[in-house]
Amino acid sequence: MPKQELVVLGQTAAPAADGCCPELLTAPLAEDQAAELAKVFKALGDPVRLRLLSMIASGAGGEICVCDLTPAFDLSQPTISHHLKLLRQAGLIDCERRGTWVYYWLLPETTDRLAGILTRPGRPAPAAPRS
Amino acid sequence: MPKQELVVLGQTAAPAADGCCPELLTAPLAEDQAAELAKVFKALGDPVRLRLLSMIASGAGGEICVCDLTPAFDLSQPTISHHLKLLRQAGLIDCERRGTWVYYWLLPETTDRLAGILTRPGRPAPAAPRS
DNA sequence: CTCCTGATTCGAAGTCTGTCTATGCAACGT
DNA sequence: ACGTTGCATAGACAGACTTCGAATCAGGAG
Repeated sequence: MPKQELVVLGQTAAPAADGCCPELLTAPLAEDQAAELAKVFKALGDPVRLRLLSMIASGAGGEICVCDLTPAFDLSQPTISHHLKLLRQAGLIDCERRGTWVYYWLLPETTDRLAGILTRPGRPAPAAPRS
Repeated sequence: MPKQELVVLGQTAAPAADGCCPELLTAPLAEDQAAELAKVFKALGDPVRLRLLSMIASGAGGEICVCDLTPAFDLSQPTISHHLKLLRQAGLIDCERRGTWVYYWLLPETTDRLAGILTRPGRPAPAAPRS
């Protein structure tokens, strides 16, 4: 059921491809790059999705079952499923069915990418949250 | 005309205040923190606003005049003004009137904050775009 | 095979967003 | 004082987003 991500941000591991890392803070963003980036940020622009992503990223073993996600919200199960789908289409998470349950995990390449885009060149390292 | 930011993210320079840095990737996000974070990400979730922010951040002298921003888009001047207002309310930029023209500049604390939130603890430093 | 549970998909309210035109306000020049 | 230019605000409207209940699909158990 995965295999439908939008493959945004061109996260193809190539160190410096052609249309490589969009530069948000140092050069004017091209129109198409802005459109792709906006999809990811829009996916993060909802409190429910942020909490979902947070729960997924901090889940034991790096993954979590939908059945553990749903009861944490005052929302119907289809609504949670919808938000998970949007996060998946943004390339932020992926999932796999294992028997009865579906497990989700974070795709760190995308968050790393965003962090890099939001980092000013002069900066040594943005203070990661103290674990 | 500034002075109406939402003061999101509690960017009060305190190194480790009480509800300090929300941990997106290492611990489940609290509801109110998720709501505040979502406002900022939502402001970034539009291609026009991303390009505006990019142009502002990369402007000569760290600032740029609205009159240089508006003609770069196929949008009406009030629409640009509207997007700038949203970016301002998200705490991403600020502005000042100097004579006839209004100048905007980036508030790096907010983007730094977001970069930190999106950075995994194990990570040394997200690759900042090569200047 | 049939039933039950977990999860996604579908269709339909209700609300929010992005955009426009029209208007208002501030600063400058004549 | 008056008109012009630059920018912000107000109101209106189409399209998108969020949410729900109902229906559907996938696995496991009896």
